[in-house]
Amino acid sequence: MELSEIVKAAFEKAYPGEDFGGVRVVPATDPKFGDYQCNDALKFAKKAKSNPREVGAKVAEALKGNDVFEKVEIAGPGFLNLTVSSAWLASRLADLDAAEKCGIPQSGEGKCVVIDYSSPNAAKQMHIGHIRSTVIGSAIDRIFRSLGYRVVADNHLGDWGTQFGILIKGYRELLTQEERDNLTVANLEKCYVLSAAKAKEEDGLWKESCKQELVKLQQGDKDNLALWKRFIDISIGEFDRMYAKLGVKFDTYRGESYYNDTMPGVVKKLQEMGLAVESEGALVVNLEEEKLGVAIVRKSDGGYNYTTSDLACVKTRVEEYDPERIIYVTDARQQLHFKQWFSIAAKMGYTTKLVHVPFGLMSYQGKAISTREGNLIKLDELLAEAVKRSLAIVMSRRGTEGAPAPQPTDEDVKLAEAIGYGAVKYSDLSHDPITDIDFSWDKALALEGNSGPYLQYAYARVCSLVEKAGGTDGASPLPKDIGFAVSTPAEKRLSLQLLEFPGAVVRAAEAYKPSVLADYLFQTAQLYSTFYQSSPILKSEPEVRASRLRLCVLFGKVLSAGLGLLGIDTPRHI
RNA sequence: GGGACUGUAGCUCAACUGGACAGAGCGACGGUUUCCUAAACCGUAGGUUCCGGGUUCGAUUCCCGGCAGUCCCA
Repeated sequence: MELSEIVKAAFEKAYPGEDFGGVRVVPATDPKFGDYQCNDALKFAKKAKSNPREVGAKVAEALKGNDVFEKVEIAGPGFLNLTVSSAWLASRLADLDAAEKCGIPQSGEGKCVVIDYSSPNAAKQMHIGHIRSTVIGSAIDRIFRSLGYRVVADNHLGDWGTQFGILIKGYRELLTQEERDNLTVANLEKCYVLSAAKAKEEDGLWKESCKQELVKLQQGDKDNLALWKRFIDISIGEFDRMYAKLGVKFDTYRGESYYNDTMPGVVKKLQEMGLAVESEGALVVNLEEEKLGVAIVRKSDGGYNYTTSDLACVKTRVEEYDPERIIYVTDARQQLHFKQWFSIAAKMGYTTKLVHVPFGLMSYQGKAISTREGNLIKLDELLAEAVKRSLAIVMSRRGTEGAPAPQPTDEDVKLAEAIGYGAVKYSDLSHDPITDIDFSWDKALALEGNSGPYLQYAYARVCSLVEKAGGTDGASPLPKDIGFAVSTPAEKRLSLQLLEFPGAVVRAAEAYKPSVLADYLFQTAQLYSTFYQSSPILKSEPEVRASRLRLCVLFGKVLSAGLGLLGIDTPRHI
């Protein structure tokens, strides 16, 4: 039985007939208060027409004889401080150890969730500004999967729009034959920049010509369509190269173009429902009543915009997957846009829960990241630097003093990749998504302190310990019947913390914040390091040794599961 | 002009949704390797939680009013 249920029962026993719906038992804020605390005596004091300490005393009385608690105290204004018995703790640790998926509740079983993230624009290279949606989205994706949800990860590429007129015109007239034959995203990017510059010329000829190419594309011209398809394929190939490095996988790559045919029907429906009305040649939905302004669903030139394509997209997803919710991971600038079309979708009768997870803007040296500012650091470049820095440390640890530096092996490079990429991902995932980030190399590539490598290092030490004890592959060498016997304060703190893992995963999912999990893992690793430093393990007496080793194995299991949910690799040797 | 988000140690951030003395990392200073991986550990210094009210037994957290920064919309 959960602790909160036990304490709730005690409340009910002390005050029969009262409703104590929300009794919560939480980890103690300070070890000196015990292991857990319940603050609800303070809340229910009024209801019970009594003072909090008296309520606490009656509940404590009702808890007497319960073998879960070794000690129940009332402190301060009426806090209930609970100390659990070592037998209870040992059995809970054994439960966690035996549990599937480290005890993560399968609350999403039978439900589907669509997660829309990363979504870069085609024909452009990914840069540091793309890290956030990709890494945060991917972590939310993994977290929901771990809860048993069926997740459809969709990459809503920017693969349609005016830029393709500019690109097609530029491709035909500004690239060399060689560049056309060996088309890369870098070439496309260059082609776009050159063509867009020419489109700004005074006579407007180039611009007009770009527009015509776009119209031809939209009308299904065979040549332009083939070119467009080629641009998209090359772009996706390049994106996949980045995703492979980051360990990100999508189920579908449905860009904006996928919804072209659905949009007219959506607009028609909006008109039929009386939601969309003509205004200055455009078709708009008035949302003034909700103080959301006006949303354009068809421009005066007949073109559609994001609101329309998002509505078409939600229609398709609902019909195809019938998801319980759809999660959009995009930057915070789009908050108004999402509020607008969520509201329209609700009016159209969609009941699927639509969730916008906004993240803060990334800047560099205080300026927005853009081609114009010339501060666009490519994702590839960042990842290469991450590997370079980690490799330098890996190699410095390999070498013996005075000896010439050894050449890195393939293994060394793989390790440096795991560490470097882990550092990049963790530096983003460890903050609340909403905070703005001013990019700096040192912050993004932190290898010490509260960083990815700190956690990976803790894991490698556990593995090494287990191996020395005779285990393999991070699995315990111990027979299952050796129990947990928690004795020292450091062991106890770590043990209590490990029991919180499933709760941390649930909290991270409910808040759509991987940072909640990252924070939990860091705290856990800190407690482990303290324990590890202060308590001999392999050299202890057999019984203590076995119990401590078992705790280490459990920690390793939790840590690697948690890092896995963040998309961070856990090498066994560092 | 309207709106959203943010404001916590020198810097970067936490604080489990209202709990006890606001915690970490980095940086600074000092200590710990014949001992299970020092990418580690221990200690010291560092705070008017932007300001002012309000609600509450209790506010970094909720409400109102300011101020500052970032961003959206017009």
